[in-house]
Amino acid sequence: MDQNSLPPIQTTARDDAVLKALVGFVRAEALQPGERLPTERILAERLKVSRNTVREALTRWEGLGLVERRQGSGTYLKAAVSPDMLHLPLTLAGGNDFTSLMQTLEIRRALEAEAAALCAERASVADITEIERKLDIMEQAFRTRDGMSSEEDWEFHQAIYRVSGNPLFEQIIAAMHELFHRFWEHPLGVRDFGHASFPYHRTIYERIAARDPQGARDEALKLIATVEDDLKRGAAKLKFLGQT
Amino acid sequence: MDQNSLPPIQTTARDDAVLKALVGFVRAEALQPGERLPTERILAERLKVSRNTVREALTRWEGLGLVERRQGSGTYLKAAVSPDMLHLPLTLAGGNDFTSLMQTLEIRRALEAEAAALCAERASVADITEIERKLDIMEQAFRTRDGMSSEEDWEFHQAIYRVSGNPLFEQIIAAMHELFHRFWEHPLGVRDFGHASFPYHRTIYERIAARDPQGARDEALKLIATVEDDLKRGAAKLKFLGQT
DNA sequence: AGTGGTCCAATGGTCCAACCAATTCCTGCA
DNA sequence: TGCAGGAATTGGTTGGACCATTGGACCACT
Repeated sequence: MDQNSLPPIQTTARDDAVLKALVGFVRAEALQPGERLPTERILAERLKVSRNTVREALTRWEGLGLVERRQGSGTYLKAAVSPDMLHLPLTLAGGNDFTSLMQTLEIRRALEAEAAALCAERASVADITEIERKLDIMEQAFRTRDGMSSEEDWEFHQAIYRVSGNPLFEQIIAAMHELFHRFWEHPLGVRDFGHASFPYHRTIYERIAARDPQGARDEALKLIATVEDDLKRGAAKLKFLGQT
Repeated sequence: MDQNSLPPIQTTARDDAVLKALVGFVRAEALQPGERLPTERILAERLKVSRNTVREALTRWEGLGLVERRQGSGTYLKAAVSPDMLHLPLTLAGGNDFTSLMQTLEIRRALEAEAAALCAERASVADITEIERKLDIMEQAFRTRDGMSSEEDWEFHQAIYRVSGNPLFEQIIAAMHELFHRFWEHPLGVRDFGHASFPYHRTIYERIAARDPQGARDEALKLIATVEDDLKRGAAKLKFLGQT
């Protein structure tokens, strides 16, 4: 007898049900990020559940960054929601800053190379001109502000992820990017961080424009390698100064 | 005047305080993953807070995958905790159609290849014997149950991710894996799904044992390619039957 | 008109005391 | 000895209460 054909009935799934109802509500009302959703008391009354149950559900959403709660004001939507969302709680444990950053770079190396290759395969002519435009903006910013072009740099990469045709690349790498910057903001660190990666942006673009997936992949790998080198230099410097 | 020099003050942080206390408790008691931590009622009494507050804190941990709650049994630790943990809740807007599955495979292809290469670089002798053990278990299960070895197959791959030394590989690929299976479990689909990937498990192992990163990467790519082929065959079949 | 002060209703945060539901364990019967 | 059945335990839910913060309305004074 196949036990799997008898899934356990769902007697208790209150807070999950609340979340599903909330997804429905957000979609029905076409709520945009930033808008306020009903108060906990109203939700509890409408859904015929206790306010505590509503709060547990909202706590889960808050933990996922989907929602923000402000006491005295209300609960606000922070991101778009859809019925079939995949929640991926990444926990980077155990380590000092350096190993954590290297781990994010290992992920980014794999994805960046793949995205560049896919981009070279699939880019239309319009896509290529768009990427070139971002590249020009970045290069100009780099020259005028002497290396401080992180914003324009990031936009160039994002354009590549978008052209790759797979939104997962942008979402995952964006998470890595944020995690990386959360550490790198503080003043300590090598001064000309990122300088070495500069020339590879153009070579990546050239390989994409030439519809050369393998070449684009190789150039992307070189770019990440320069970032890893910078990171190692920064770590060595910190170690030398006796810091953690 | 610099407005940024006046960050908002922090007045209340009850549940955050509870979580910090819990981190301290877990470390003080040296709790290992799988062990049970105190009941909500005891925690509430010891920490001099309401049980609701304890529940909100535990709900957050549960959302992060750090803890698992079993009604009637207790709350169990699921992963190691440390004071300096970085949580990055990533929510992917994934659909359940063919293109979404292909997109998860593109991510998995990139990460699987990188993980296999890193594994080949860093595996110790003990690591290699452990991977070989998982491989033997999987191959035996495959033969005796005629292809139904998804559980053992997955454990083989997980062993590789672990040896790669970067926990992010396992976390991200596990999410892709879950998303994939959430769709593939139901009966429709090609019957011998996964058969074609079977021989490449051993070739991957052989390249890892030979400390050949590039070879391991190539074999991993071949394995994913067979899965992509299976998926395309399944999609064509569904299309032929007039389904979505 | 603008500035600051006071008040008040709305809202999230916390607390309490129950009861429900699933699990675990142990007792007593066969 | 084995096992059926009933506590005891534990997370899940409820309803009600109060606190802390917010933001707007209103007002007095400049």
